Amino acid sequence: MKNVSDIPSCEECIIKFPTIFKHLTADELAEINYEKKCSFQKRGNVIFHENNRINGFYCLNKGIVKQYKTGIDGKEQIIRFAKRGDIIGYRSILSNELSCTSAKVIEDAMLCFISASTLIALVKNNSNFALELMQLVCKELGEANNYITDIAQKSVRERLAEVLLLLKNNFELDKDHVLQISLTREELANIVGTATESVIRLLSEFKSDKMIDLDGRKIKILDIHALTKVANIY
Amino acid sequence: MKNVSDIPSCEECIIKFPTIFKHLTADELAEINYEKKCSFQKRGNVIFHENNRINGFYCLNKGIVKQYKTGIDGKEQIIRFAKRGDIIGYRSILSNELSCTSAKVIEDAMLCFISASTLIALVKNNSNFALELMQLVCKELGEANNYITDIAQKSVRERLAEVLLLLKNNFELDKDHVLQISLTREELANIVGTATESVIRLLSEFKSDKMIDLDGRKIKILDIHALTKVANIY
DNA sequence: CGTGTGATTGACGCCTGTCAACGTCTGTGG
DNA sequence: CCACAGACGTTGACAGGCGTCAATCACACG
Repeated sequence: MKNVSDIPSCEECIIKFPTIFKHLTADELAEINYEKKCSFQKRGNVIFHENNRINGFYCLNKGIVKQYKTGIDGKEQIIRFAKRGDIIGYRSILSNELSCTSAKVIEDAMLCFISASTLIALVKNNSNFALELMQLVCKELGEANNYITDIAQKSVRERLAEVLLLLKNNFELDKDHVLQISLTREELANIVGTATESVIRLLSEFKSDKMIDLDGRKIKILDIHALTKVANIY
Repeated sequence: MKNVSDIPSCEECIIKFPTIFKHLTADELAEINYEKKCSFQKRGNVIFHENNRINGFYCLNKGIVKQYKTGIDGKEQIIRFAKRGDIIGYRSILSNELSCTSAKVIEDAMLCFISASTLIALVKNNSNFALELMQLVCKELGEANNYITDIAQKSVRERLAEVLLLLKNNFELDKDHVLQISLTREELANIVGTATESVIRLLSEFKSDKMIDLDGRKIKILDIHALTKVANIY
């Protein structure tokens, strides 16, 4: 019978991954470790829905989660991916708003839930943590600003190339240069902000141009330099 | 001879406008009031350039400032406007990065400069201020996420209508329903993320449809309901 | 009066979204 | 074991939104 050993320990987590919790005192960390509620969730499961109040946030011990907004005609716009060590859902707690995104498991995940009151208490009592968290939000804001500029000014072709490179930096390649995140064509389209068919056509163009190789959802990155050029990154 | 009376007092400012400083202690406020360096800057003046390190941030006592990124071929993408009571340039300080935007005066402004070290000290020492600031950044992030979804999914026509409504909410109308911010057609295009010519054509369409009226840069909002419909806001 | 910046209009064509049809694969139930 | 449904991927046809280019106008300013 599996039990306690399944629940990840915060102490181990902050050693293995860089997390926001690295500046906590031993006591604070122990408190979180005691209070948190962990659960294993399978691909496809929705962790929270947008326009809801969430009374805590999640820390990802394993797996991948996509955060997205639902726009016109229910078309989803993917805003961000979270992987192990990342936290999700904290924005709406801190801004005291409803969540502006939904979160869905893309790759089976172990999620640890920490209550809003704990988060607020940490921010109030540990100024190093507050600064660290502030830094995180500000970085995300900077990235969002970049993305606004890209979507507003670049062509779909440029954006798709750029997204492939961003995914590469975020999720690495395996020894065969295969991107370590599995997305449907539709999900790719929902990051880039285009139609599924456009993604399909452009991906096969990239393939003919020997920049990538395709095998179902596996995307092999062959020529980073060429992709960078297509993406129009200086 | 004008002198001290020209320098705005922080105490007055927080009474007149809602600012981030409202949770400071009397001592902290006095400290800022003493330390700050204020300057009057005319339309067109660039306050800071992107990709630079800024060693402080600005609080706007009067006027309007646009924050923008420079994208492909130097085309600017306007990210945000700041008006009296707003602060600009704090993101890069908190995230310890280079500034990701430039800031330019659009309407003659009185700007107060506060050093980065003061900001960091306040965050460390005053947890209410830290929370307030966190809330501000998180709201901005939420708005950025919304805008990403809009640009990715809506047509230029929808976005222009939406931008007009956003500007209305931000800068109000005078008694004749004229928008209280003066922008060139190009600037409007750089918010929406489109070509100047497209903005011109769509604006005159909106005018024919009796939703707005135009007189040079003055935009009169005639039919908010119709604009909302065009903007596809639910 | 010349110069420059911004606004406007027209012509043109490509990028990209939409629609439709079809192929592929997986899992399920009879 | 096979039929079938459903999700996902692919391809083609087509049209129209919107960007680009160029010419002209309006207005302010030195």
